[in-house]
Amino acid sequence: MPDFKVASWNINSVRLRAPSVQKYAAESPADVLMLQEIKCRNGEFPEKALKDAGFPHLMVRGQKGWHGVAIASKHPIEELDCDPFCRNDEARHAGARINGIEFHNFYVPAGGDEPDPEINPRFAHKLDFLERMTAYFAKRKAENPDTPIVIGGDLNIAPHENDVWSHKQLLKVVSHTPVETEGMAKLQDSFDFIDVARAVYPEDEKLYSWWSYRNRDWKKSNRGRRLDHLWVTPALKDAATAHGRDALVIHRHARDWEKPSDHAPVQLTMKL
DNA sequence: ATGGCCGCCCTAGGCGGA
Repeated sequence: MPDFKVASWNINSVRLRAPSVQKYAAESPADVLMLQEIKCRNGEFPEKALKDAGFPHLMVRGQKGWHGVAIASKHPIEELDCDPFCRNDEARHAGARINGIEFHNFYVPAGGDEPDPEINPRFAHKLDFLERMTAYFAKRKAENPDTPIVIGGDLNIAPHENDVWSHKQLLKVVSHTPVETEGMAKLQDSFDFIDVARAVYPEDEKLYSWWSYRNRDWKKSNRGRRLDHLWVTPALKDAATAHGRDALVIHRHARDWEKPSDHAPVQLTMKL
């Protein structure tokens, strides 16, 4: 029963933080690493750094300056050709089949400041993106509910009360508004996804994966949100929860590295 | 609740992040 590890990290510029990716890969090696906000074109991706870090197989979906996702793998990748989910043609999804499991890496739009789709097109785009994800996975479930799938990435929504530092104060803040958390619940229902973090940690335990750059001391103020997620379909539920609390680790110490990303990596260990 | 800081880009102030 070998372990299979998948990590997700919003790296906030992979060129700037290629050394951090290497450091992370060395100390917490994963079979599959899903990166978001690589912020570069395909040809600018630091392939050598990733290959040297133990990931010979790369799937890069980049664009100039913004967004962009990548999947780095120790095992061969079969790239999936599926719906880009994004009506604005932005690079926000990469899907691949690795070792018989599908991996879907998402960078869901942040949504801007104003949580009203009528006046804020960014927020409308976020909700639209979420609906497209939901429709896609509902269709996939109808085709075969036993498909082993891992989806995750920076979903830019903190769904539960204890996924934010203050539920009350964030109810009108984009990332934790009811229309977003309800939309996320529908996405979860679309394939009966298991939110592994909440499956292995009690619901009253605070869990964050992102802390703003704007706090002088992120650890002291600890005003975080859980925006980064790893979910599995029911076919992988037992494998994904077999290690209990150790199955899902938020590597928050990486938030303290020199020139850090504002997101910590999250890592799932499955007992296949 | 606000503002704080980042990284990007036709390199410098504006944009987007969340």
